Amino acid sequence: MIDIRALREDPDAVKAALGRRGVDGAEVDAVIEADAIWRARQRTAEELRSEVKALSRDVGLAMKEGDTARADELRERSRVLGDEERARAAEAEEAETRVRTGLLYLPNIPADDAPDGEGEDDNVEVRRWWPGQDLDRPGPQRLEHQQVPHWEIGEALQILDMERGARLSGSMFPLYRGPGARLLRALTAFAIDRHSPTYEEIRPPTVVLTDTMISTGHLPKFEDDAYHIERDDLWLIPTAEVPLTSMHRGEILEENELPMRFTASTPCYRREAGSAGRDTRGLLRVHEFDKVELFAYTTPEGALDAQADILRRGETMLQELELPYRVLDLCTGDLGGSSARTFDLEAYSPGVDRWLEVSSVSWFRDYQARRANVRFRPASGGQPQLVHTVNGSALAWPRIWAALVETGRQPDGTVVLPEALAPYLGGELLIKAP
RNA sequence: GGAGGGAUGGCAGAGCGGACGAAUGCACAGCUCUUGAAAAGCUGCGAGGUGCGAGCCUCCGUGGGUUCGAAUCCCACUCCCUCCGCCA
Repeated sequence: MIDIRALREDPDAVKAALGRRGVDGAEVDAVIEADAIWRARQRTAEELRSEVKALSRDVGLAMKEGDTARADELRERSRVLGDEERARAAEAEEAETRVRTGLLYLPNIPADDAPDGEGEDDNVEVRRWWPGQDLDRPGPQRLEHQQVPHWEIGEALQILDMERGARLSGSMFPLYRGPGARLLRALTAFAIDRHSPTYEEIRPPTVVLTDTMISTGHLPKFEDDAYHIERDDLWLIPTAEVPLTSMHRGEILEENELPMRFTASTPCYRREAGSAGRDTRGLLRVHEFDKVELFAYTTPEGALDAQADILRRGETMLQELELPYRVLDLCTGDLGGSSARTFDLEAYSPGVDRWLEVSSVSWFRDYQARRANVRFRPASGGQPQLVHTVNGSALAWPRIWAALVETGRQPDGTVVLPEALAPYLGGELLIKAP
């Protein structure tokens, strides 16, 4: 969440900044008003509390001196004040809850450099790459034999079985088989090899507590997007960002430990409630998928470098996989709620003839750290301050799988995978029908 | 699932109804001494809220309760340890 102090000191600046992403000023005003009420009520309650404590001390003294009559009198006064104090405290708590809830629902303040815009059409393309770019190739190619969507290739080669996936779990739960399944495993091994040990490899739990989901901003606002296990009140993670951000929840780190970087391969679960009916064929949008994530806790000064490093790593992998891609600087209207600045990586896939989002590299400033209460003690001494969090996918496999299969399709219908994966596939880069 | 033990500051650990936000040690920071370092000595040292400020308030796993007053007593829950049962 954003800093309540910023809201108190310069509400207009906060409103203007949030207005860039379409937040109604009235929503901000409601929080400011509740905050003023809360503070006033809290003062009242605390003054009463202070009197109760003073009286209680005097009761103790009177007892020690054997002055029972005085003790009884003080006791009675304290009791009356105590009742009053409890009532006032309850009022203060009511206002506090309103402030807290309001803050949890407000999105992050966008970075100054984030481009203005209302939606995905306003995102700014900052870079485009394709194999052979240096050799004067004009752009990504789309050859005749590559114009087949991956679900048809997957069926023909028996490496993707959407029908049987649906039999088990419903639509949008893919089932990979044979070389298709092996390809996923190879991609994960390939990615972890590229980033570990610079990024420490983590295998976190993928079923988490409500607090863990709140820390990243996935709750309470986006409850409908997540799978919830009611019996145990646990949530299936939508991304490894969720457990990684909470790994050091409530801790004070040392500045010399930063940046603290992690990579994790996990399944990710998304209900995709807001996009029912879109991209229902193939792997473009699925409820369960595997993804390798890169994550960092940093100092405020180190955050942009950390973000640049994750973006560079994502790009390098796409180049190694020989997939054309572009980098988008997300506009304020398309930014995720917790993010201050996000760069998306989109790989081009010739079968469906689309740019597919395969990574989203975000800088959250201290928005998530405040929710998760992760701080660091500056090396120069002084009060602990909030860390910054940065993360990005490296990468999301279903869409990479789709792009690799569509890109690698040969005129004879077989698929040839990029050389970089050879060590992870036992040298077997050709996929053909069994 | 059953029985027992535990949870206190960065760490270890005392306190078990009355001035306790909490002894002590370690760690850490500053100073003294020293050519420098070590050792020794002195001083400081949890987090947060609120107030212009002196200050006041909150936090001893979490949530309730008892009491004039709770780290301390009671109840529930969570987590950790030991043992039994079950299980990949």
